[in-house]
Parts: sequence; C-alpha cells; structure tokens
Amino acid sequence: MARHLITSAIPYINGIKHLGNLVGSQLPADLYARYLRARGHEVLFLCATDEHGTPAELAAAKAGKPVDAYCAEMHAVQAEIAQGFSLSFDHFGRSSSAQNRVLTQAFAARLADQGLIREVTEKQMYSVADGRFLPDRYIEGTCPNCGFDSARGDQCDNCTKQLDPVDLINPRSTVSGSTELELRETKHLYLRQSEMKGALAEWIEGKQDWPILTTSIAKKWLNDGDGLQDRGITRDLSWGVPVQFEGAPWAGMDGKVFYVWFDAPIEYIACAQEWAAATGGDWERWWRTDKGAEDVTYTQFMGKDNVPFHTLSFPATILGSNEPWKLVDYIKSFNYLNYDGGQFSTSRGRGVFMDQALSLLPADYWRWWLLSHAPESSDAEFTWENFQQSTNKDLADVLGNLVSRVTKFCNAKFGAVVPDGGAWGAAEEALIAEVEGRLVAYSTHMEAMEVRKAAIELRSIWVAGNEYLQASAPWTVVKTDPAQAAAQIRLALNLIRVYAVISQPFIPTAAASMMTGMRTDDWTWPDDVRSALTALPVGHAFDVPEVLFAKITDAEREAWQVQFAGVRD
RNA sequence: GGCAAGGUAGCUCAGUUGGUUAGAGCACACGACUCAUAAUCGUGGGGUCGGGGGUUCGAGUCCCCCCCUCGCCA
Repeated sequence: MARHLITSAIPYINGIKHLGNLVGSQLPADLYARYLRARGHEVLFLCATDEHGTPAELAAAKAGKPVDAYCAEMHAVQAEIAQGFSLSFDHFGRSSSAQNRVLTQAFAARLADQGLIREVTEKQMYSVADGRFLPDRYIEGTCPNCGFDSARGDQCDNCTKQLDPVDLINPRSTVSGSTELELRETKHLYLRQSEMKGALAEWIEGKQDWPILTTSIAKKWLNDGDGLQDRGITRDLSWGVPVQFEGAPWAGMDGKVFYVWFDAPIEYIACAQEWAAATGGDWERWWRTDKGAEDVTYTQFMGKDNVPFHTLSFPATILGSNEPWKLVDYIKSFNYLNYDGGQFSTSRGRGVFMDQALSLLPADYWRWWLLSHAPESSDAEFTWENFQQSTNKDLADVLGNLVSRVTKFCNAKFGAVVPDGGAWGAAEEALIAEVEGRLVAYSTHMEAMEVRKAAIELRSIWVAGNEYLQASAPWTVVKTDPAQAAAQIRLALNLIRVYAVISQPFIPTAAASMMTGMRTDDWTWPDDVRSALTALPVGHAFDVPEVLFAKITDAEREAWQVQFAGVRD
C-alpha cells in the first residue's frame, strides 16, 4: 500500500467550466484517485477554486455583488457540479482561504529571505475614473497597426499584433469606458526565477517518464529566447492576498496583492490544511518531507496551458524556499478538447458546460466518453454524432445489455437467485484466462495514467463477457442440460460484480447500481479472478435491474446539436 | 517569423530500439444466434501511413525540403 497525493488544476472561480476543462484536469485526476483507492492505496485528492484576480472582481461587479460574496456563491455552485460529476475530492478548497493567505505570505517572506525576490519599479496604466491600475487586456483602443477600433492593450484581435497599451490610439478602460487614463509608476515584486534556472533544468531533465507534452513545454520556457525570465508576483488590486503584512521584509507595497498565479498553486498545500481543519487529518504527512511525506507520490493533472506554472513557477517557489516541501513527482498534462470544429470557449460561451451536461444525461455518459477520448496525444474533438455512437455502443449495448441479458435470462429460467449445478469447463477457463490477462493490462495502463488505453482495455473485458455468453449459449444449453446452463449463468452473474468493481473509476454511479442490483457490497478488487468469480454464492438473491444506460436517440442528438449550436446566454 | 506537438482506413485512435501481407473500435456489407436495451457474436471490404527527395538489403518508424492543423513565443 502506497500513499498518493493527487491534485487537479484548480478551476477559476469565474463561471462554470466546460467539458474541455473537465477532461483536462479534474476528471482524469478523479479516475486515477478512484483507481488507486480501489487498489487499497492511501489517497489524498485535492482540488479548489482559484478565486483571486481581476476577472473575479469584474464578474462580481457585473453581478452587483461584493467580490467575496460572489466567490462564496460560485464556489458553492462549482462544488455542487463537481459532486454531480462524482468527482471524489477529499477536499474542495478555496484559494481565498485564511490558510492560503498565511501560507502565501510566508512563502513570499521566505523567498525574500533566500534572496530570490527583487523590487522593480515600472509604469502601468492607471484609470482615474475606475480608481485602479488596469491590466493591459482591460484597455482598448484603436490599433496603430491596422486601425481596428477594439484592439486590446496586450494584442490586437484583428491583426494579432502584440501591443503595448501606450501604443493604442484613443485608449479607454473596458471596465468603465473612461478615457481618463494615465501612466503611473508602481512598484512590484519579482520572483528571480532566472536564478533557479539551473536547478529547474536539472530537475526536468531527470523526468524521462513524463508526458512529452509536459517536458517539451517546460523546456521551451526554460530555453526560449533569453531563458527563464523573472516573473512579477504582485499586482495593483484589492482582491487577493495582501503583500503588506506583519513581518513583510519590504516596504511601500500598500494596496497590492500577490499575483493570482503565485498564490493559486500554494493553495494545493493550503487546501490540505483546510482538509485537515475540516477532518482532523494530518496535512504535514502529505506535504512536509521532514514530517512523513517522503514516501508520498505526488501527481498533478492539468491542461497544457497550465504546464509552465506547474513545471517552473511553482517548483521555483518550492525549491527556492529551501524548506522541506514535497515536490511533484509526476505531471500528467492534456491537450485541448475542441467542440464541433472549433474551440470550447468560456468567454464566448461556446460548447457544452458542466451544468448543462448534467441536465441532459447522467454523469457516467460524459465521464465515459470524455475519458475514453481524452486528448492525450493531441487535441481531440467532441461531436454529438461521435458522443451518441460511442456511449450507445459501449455503455448501452456492450455493458448495459450484458447486465440485462444475464439477469433476465436467469430470472426467467432459474429465478432471481444464483443457481446451483454444473461445473466450469474449457470455455470458463478460457474466459478466466482472458480476463486475468486483460486486467493486468488495464492495471498497467491505469498506473501509467494512459487513460484512453485503459478505457479500451476495460471495454475489451466487457466484450469478453458477451463473447463467452454467445459461445456458451446457455439459452440453448438449458433445454438439454439445465445444470450446465446454471453453471454458465452463475459465472455470468459473478462477472457483473467484477465488472462493477473494475469499472467504478470510470463510471461510479452505474457501478454502484450494478452492485445494488446484485445485492452485494463486496468491492474487493479481483486480484484473483478465479475466486472473484465465485464471490456471489449459490442461492444469493439479486434484483433484475432497470436498464443501466438508456440509449441516446437520434431525436435527442439532433435537438442537442441545435440547442448547443449557438452561444450560451 | 522562431520553437514545440500533431498530420496513419469514412470517423476516433494504436503502432516498442527501422524488419515478414500496417492494427483496434465505430460505421458499412454478409452470416450466426434469438437470452437481451432491433442488443450480441463471427467474417469481410476499405489505407501509395500529409507531399517530395535521401540513407538502408529493408522506413509509418532515421535524415533533408515543402504543405496543413494546433499551441507557445516574438
């Protein structure tokens, strides 16, 4: 039994996430956590909402609410949706927690103590009417390059040229529309990542088993241009972790907060503290290598856009502190999921969002499709046709129908109890051998976090059950040799329990209802397939279950295609 | 423009250090079965492995050039 710390990239508080976000971090992390727990390992699976920064402030203002109230509300919404998707977080925290504030300030002070913070005075756009500094992208004006009148301060959406806000003609605040803008001097703290370049490069070089996607992005940032750059870790905002605090080793930082990308990863640790506060658990066992975490395996899941922060920025914070914090062991990263020929887009409301998905179908449909099509080797694409075909075939026809045909046949011929009589022969031995072999492959893929390959193998195990039934034909055998048919169906009934156990990481709700139908609570992993297939003994009663997965009809699919063709309100 | 990752059957994807007739699922066709959610099982057709050169006895797999998609950076 090993100990596994698992974190999923923490979703931003602003709005409900789409399916692309889900499959890139939370869902595969949940799959892995569920699998490891099922194998008897000790798991701490953490996630949280990322709550600080300008977008949250503006969203709150738009909603007419104080930002802290807005965040509390949205956190509750996201937590409920996560539960709807059966995401098995041990704790779903908040980056705005008291724990994270204390920890973030402590890390900053420690980094300063280690000589890794420098102060930089720079000029930024200040909006007098808004009473605040504005990030570049919240300033709009006419592009000096192409004349486009809604170019953003960081880049022109029309000609794609990178811009500086001072280049814009007739610049205005997108917050208020005010043109009363001026350049003001402001002081910020920079994390001297360039000092850490050697240590980070050496660390990354040692990770030969990481996904190419992870290491290639990390190396690019390490070596591109002038190499890893120092990064500003403070902002002129009010919503965030205050830079000014008792014991702060720098002066004149009033009214500033830490940059959201500095405090967000630290929430991984703070979240464990929140978990400990809520449950009485010991967070240091998971995060302090001097207090028991040296034998923890730490795995992070994220989309490729988050890779630089997890391979470089956060490790720079951890390593730079020169304190015994647990460093990540494996970073599983994902490409993007596209939606019907284009990108999912939160800002433009394009695609299917998590709450909408749950209103259409049970979570297991989405979990199965998303995981079995996870964008591991390249970007992947969601289309309604593919979704309908895949889920109908895999879940309804292959797995669901297997449960139906076995339980209904048994009920008709022998009653709703595991029947007695007969014995296993060559066909049964062959099935056991196949399931044993495939289960090893399945486990290997799960442990390697090869999500698609694991899904393919699991499906093959389901198919093996249908192949066995088809070849054995108990519906024919029962006419001449009822005892033999009983042995066959006894095996098939036990197969349902085994399938529930091994499928649970992918489709937890359906797995639970399979177990309920079989009237068992024995979730023991089938390390020994042969004995696992006798777990339900002769005479054990079961219920003939309802249809496990209803099929998606063409009419439904067509309606959804239309419904989601446009933009979310 | 620079860099990275992709471009393999209609669709979604596997293809170890180059080695026999390039694989799987879906879709399609045919057959079997009729217990089951018109489900299942079997068989088959279908690919000049983005394009062009090159290395090699032999390349999807190595080298060079070009094209396309996507991402990061400038």
